[in-house]
Amino acid sequence: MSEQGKQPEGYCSADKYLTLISTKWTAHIVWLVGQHHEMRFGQIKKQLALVSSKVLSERLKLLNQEGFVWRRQEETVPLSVYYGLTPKGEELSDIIDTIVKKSDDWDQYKD
Amino acid sequence: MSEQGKQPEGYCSADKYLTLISTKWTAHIVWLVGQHHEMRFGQIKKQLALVSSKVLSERLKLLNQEGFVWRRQEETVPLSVYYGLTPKGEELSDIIDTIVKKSDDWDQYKD
DNA sequence: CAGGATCCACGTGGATACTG
DNA sequence: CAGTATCCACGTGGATCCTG
Repeated sequence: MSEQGKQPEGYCSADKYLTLISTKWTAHIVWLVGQHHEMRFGQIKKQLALVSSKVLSERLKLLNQEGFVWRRQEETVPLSVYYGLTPKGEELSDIIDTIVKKSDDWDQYKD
Repeated sequence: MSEQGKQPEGYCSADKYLTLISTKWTAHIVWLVGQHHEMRFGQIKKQLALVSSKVLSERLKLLNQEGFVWRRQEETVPLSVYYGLTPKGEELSDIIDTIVKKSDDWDQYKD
């Protein structure tokens, strides 16, 4: 931050989060999960049809590591896994929701 | 949107914008330009050292097409090109700035 | 059902050179 | 200076198969 940015990039913790939401699908996931109280893996996958299991699980793991998403596993047979947002995740989801809510306005803009 | 989301993805205009900020570097660029009144190409590139000219010009073109960024070219020798945010761009930049401002708090979270 | 493992195709983006 | 064009390496992600 400072002045003109001495360090080229990765200069502040903000960069970490900007990069996080710039990672394909993370914004979608955080927003989607935020619209529900909790969601199962398959449920998320169904809504984001274009995401493969591999990528979805990678993203959920990343978001979990970064503290935006919690994970609860129930030892049923077959297995049930639930995901939801931590307080931190809800804050991010709310921010993303601002974009979602603005989108209709933005589409009206002539420029 | 609706209920459980009939359309898998691309279901609403919001998706376009979520995808936009999920595109590598766009969030950084919009935020950075928003911190200044206007910036020259080389100036932006200097701050985002890891971005190549190719990608930077692609992203600026994209953001311009989507109406978030304006472009002004002055016919000096050598050429001078300035970029800045449209009202729409400023709104987006402000949203992204919320993330930047939250980042320090988020780093404190223990989870 | 939830997701790890593998293999590989494809597209994104980097390096370089060049132009108005 | 502000890009564009080309060529190509590399990594991301898709498809498939498999397991707790």
